[in-house]
Amino acid sequence: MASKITPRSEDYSRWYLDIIREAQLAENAPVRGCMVIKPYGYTLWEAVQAGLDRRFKETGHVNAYFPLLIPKSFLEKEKEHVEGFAPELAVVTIGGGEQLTEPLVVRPTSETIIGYMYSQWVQSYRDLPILINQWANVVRWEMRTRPFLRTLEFLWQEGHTAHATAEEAVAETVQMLNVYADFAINDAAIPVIKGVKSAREKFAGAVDSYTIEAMMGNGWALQSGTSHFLGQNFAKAFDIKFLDQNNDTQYAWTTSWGLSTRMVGAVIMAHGDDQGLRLPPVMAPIQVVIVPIYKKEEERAAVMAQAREVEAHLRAAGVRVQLDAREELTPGFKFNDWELRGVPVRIEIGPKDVANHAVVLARRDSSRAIEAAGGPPAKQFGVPVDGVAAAVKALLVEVQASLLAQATTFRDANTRTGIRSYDEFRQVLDTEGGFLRVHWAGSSEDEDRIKADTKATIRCYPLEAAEGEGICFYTGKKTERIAIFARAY
RNA sequence: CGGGGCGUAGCGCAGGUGGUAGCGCGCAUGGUUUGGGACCAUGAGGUCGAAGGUUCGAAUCCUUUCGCCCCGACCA
Repeated sequence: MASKITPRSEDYSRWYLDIIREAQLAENAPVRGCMVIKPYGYTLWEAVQAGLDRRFKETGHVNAYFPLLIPKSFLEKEKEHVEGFAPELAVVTIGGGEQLTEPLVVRPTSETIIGYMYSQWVQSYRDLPILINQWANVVRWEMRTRPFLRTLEFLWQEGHTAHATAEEAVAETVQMLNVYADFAINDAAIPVIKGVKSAREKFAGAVDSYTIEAMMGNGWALQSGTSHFLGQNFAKAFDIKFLDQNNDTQYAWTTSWGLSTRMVGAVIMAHGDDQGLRLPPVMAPIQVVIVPIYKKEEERAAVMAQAREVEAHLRAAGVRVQLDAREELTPGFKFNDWELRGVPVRIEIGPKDVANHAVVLARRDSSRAIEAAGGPPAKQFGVPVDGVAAAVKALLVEVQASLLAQATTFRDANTRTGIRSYDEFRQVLDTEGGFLRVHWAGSSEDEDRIKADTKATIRCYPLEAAEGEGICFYTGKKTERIAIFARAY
């Protein structure tokens, strides 16, 4: 039977688009570069929201909402910011049929409008810190788009905080980077690398940008979340001032941090295989699907009765379970369909299982091939119905850990070290790809040249770099600085 | 914005020397099936992207226009 999914080895980009279509995550909208997020895809986004929002609240943040439309002049108050975002702004010039006296931009990000509001809210050091997050949509008029990875409009959260001291703001920036990494690793099962952006790659208007970088299934990098230390740049542009304990006027120190629907793309590309999605159980909209199997009518009744019994056990245990009772489809079709949609665990119940009051458990993160190669058994037979909830919950934990382990093994196997020359760098990039972890003492101009030659960019300077001093592959200078180069989305 | 391609049924496509539209999948109904993507039969579904022109007659030829996709430049 011909697959609906282009194999990754044949065309990774088509594979990605096939998965999104066949798993019913999203569709292109009538407007170029915009997408409709369908219920199954949106539920994944809701899992991102739930995982992050809980962590934001645990770290003392509250949610609020700022408006979509921003006076154009606001963007122009911070020089780097406007230079960075001007090319991709959508601007409203007509409202209610009248030409507007001042054009309004559709927010590409909200530092400016929020900075303006904070300037009104902050008078005293006692008003600080302000720790606010908003869940919102933003618009950036990108030339080339891809579902979830880069769309004209996207959903995200953006945190904006203001602090009395630089130290506190830096600590906040790092804390939120750690929150993102914790979410990525423990919820999305993606082993991200925490690091600092190079001057070329940092956020327009930031002093420092921190990032979590993930490796996709083709070895490319995906910037999956960023946390920015903005220094006093926006405080000065928007006049966020306060009186300290000594009655001296001080500018506040601000941060911003964001993570978007791009994370859904990261989950697809970090875990998916040629059969389709593989979703981490923590995020999966459906954790367990039950597929009933029967031939005769009397078998159907018994099988369905046991299927409902199992469904009830699992639901009572807090498992997100769905019984696939569609009568017009064969079990084989359903197996493929749910594998395509990435459901972590499948339960099969047929007449043989009814006879034993048992079920068959199948896990999405394994397969006959993986099992043959020493991996976990793809199917467990004869799991008693009485213990099914405990068995399934244990299996979900195992699958979650297994996906993280597989992604980590893949990332490490595709991280190249020991590169000593630019020639070697180019050769390794072309033949093997992946992350190139190198000593780096080059300038921003050097970085530009490498990008022009190879399309690889500095993804980050990793925070945890224990290599010690070495020789920069490009300049030949001695340095302790480590950079990770890769091609990126 | 530069280069290329494409707009015909829900989706994917064929038709193109002008004569009033077809295939696959999907969909509906009935029957037989169902432990790895079932099969048969019957049926529904189309202002051929839009506008103008040529013609007795245009999906087809001409002109204009709109949109989308891919590659590049650009970018979270």
